[in-house]
Amino acid sequence: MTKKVRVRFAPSPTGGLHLGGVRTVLYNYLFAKHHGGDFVLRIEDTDQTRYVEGAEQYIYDCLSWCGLEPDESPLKGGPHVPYRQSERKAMYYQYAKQLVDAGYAYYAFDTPEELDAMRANLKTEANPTPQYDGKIRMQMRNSLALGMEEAQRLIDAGTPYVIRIKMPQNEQVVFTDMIRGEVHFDTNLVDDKVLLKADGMPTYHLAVVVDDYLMQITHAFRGEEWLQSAPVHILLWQYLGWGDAMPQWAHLPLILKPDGHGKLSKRDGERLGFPVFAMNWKDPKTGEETQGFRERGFLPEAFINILAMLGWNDGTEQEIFTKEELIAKFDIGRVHKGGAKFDYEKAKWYNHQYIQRKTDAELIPLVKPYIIAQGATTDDAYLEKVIALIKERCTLLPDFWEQGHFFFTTPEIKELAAITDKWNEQKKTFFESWAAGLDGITNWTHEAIEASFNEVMAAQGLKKGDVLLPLRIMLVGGKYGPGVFQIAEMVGIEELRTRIQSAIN
RNA sequence: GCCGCGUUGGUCAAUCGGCUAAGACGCCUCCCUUUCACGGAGGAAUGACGGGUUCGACUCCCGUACGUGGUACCA
Repeated sequence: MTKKVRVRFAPSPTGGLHLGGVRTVLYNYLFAKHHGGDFVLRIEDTDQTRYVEGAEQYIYDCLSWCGLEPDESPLKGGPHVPYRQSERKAMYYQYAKQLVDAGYAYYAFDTPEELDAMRANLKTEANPTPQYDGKIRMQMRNSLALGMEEAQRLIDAGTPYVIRIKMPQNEQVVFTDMIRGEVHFDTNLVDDKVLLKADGMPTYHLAVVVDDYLMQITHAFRGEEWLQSAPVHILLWQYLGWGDAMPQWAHLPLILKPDGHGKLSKRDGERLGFPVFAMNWKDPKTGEETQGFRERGFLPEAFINILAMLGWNDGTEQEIFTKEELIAKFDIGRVHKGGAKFDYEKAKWYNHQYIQRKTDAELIPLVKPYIIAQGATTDDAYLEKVIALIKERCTLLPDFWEQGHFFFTTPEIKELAAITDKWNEQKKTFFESWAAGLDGITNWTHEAIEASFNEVMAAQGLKKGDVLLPLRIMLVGGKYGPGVFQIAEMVGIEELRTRIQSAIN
C-alpha cells in the first residue's frame, strides 16, 4: 500500500509572490490533487531579519484568489501544527544535537569576522569563493578542531555557536529527480552548511528536512535554485535515520526574463510594463507598490492556465485548461527541464480567451467595479447588453471601460478631424434632418434606426462612406467600437440627439 | 574560478531513431467589416557547433560553445 500523497509549499514571508512562486504552488497543488493527496502551506520564517509585515497574509490572499487553497496551513491548522517555523523553533535543536552526537555535525564558534577573514585569506583567482569545508574546518574554531571538552566549556560559558553539518569526504550523492532523472554530486565540493544558527533558529536546510519528515511529505517540489543544496538535504535524511521516508524530489525550471538573461524579477516587470506578482504588493517599509496580475485585470483561471503552460503541456495541442482538467492531466514527469522566458503577449491572449468563454452574465460582477471606479453608474441589465456588444474586443478587465465608456457617459471627441476634414453643408443638413426625424421611429431598435438613417441619407444623395464615420465619431469619440446603430439603440434617442447636436456645433 | 542544470523558429513548444520537424503567441499579406476588434485564408521564420554510434539522428554518446542556477548564521 502506498502512502497518501502529501506536498507542501513553503514560502518565506518576505514580499510579494511572483510568477515562479505561484507556479510552484500550482504544480504542487495539481500533483497532490491528481493523486488525491494533501497540499500543505508552511511558512518558513526562520530569518527574522527578513520578516516583512503583511507578507504572510498576502500569501493567503494570493492562494485564495488563484483558487489553490491549502488543506493545512497556519491559518487553517491541521494535524501537524504549528505550520509556522518560527513557532516550531524548539523542535529543531534536538535533531541538530542528535546529529552532533552521532558525529554528523559539529559546533562552530567562528564569528562573522573570523569567517570573513578566512574567506579573504583563502581567496585566490582560482578559488574566488572559499568554502567552510573539509579542507579548512580543522583550522577553524569548532568542536572538531578544539575537541568536545573545550567546545562544551565554550558553550557553558555562553559563547555563541552554530551547528554545521560535517560533509563526508570522497562520496557521491546520487538521487533521482522526477524531472531531471539521476543527478550526481561530489561531497568534496559541498561546504559544511550551517544547520542551526546562533539565535537557535534552524536554517532552511535543517528546517525543510525536519518539517518534511514530521509533516510526512511524500513529494518535495521546489525551484531549480535548490538543486545544488539537495545533497545536503539527502544526507540529512540519512543521518537522521529517516532515509526510507525521504520524499521524492522534483526541481522545477526557472521562469526567465523575456528579454536579456536571468531569472524574472520584480524589476523586469516594471521595466517592461507587465506585472510579475500575483496581486498588488505594497512594501510596508518603502511604501513602494508593485502591480499584480489581479489588479491588471487578469482572471484567476487564466492566470493559473498561463502558469501551468509555462514549463508543462499534456502533449496534445490543447492550451486552454480548466483547473479540473489540469488536475486530471497534470504529470510532473512532463515538466520541462529548461527554463522558460515569460511572454506577456501570450499571457494576454489567454486572458482574452477566458473572457470570451465567460457568459455575459458571469462578466457583470467582474466588469462592474471598473465602471463604478470611473464614476459612472449602470444597472445589470444594461451592463449585460454592453458586455455582449464589446467583450470580444476586451483582453483585460479594464478594457471594458476603454471599449465601452461611451455607453455610460458622453464621450469626448478625440478624432474630430475625421468629421471636419470633409465636412460640408450637405452633411450638416443631413444630420440635422435625421436627428429631427428620430421621433418617427416607432420601435427603437438598431435595425429601425439604421433603416431611418439609410432613408434620409439616400433622399439627400449621400453615401454611407460620407456620413457613417462622422456618426461614429459623434457617438464614440474615436474610430472604434461596435456597430454605430447598436450604440445608438443603447444610448437612446435623447442622448443620440445630444451627441449629434453638440458635434455639429 | 569551481560545481549543477539546460539548449527545436523572436517566444511557448510537439517529437521519445524514420521529418517533407505539429500547434499556439507575436509579425506580414489578403478576405470579412465603409470604424476598431473578432473571425476566416495564406505567408515568413526553427533542430547551437564539432565528432561519434546507427541502414537511418532533432532524437543516443562524447567534446566545445552559449545560457542559467549555486557557491551566506537568505530562503
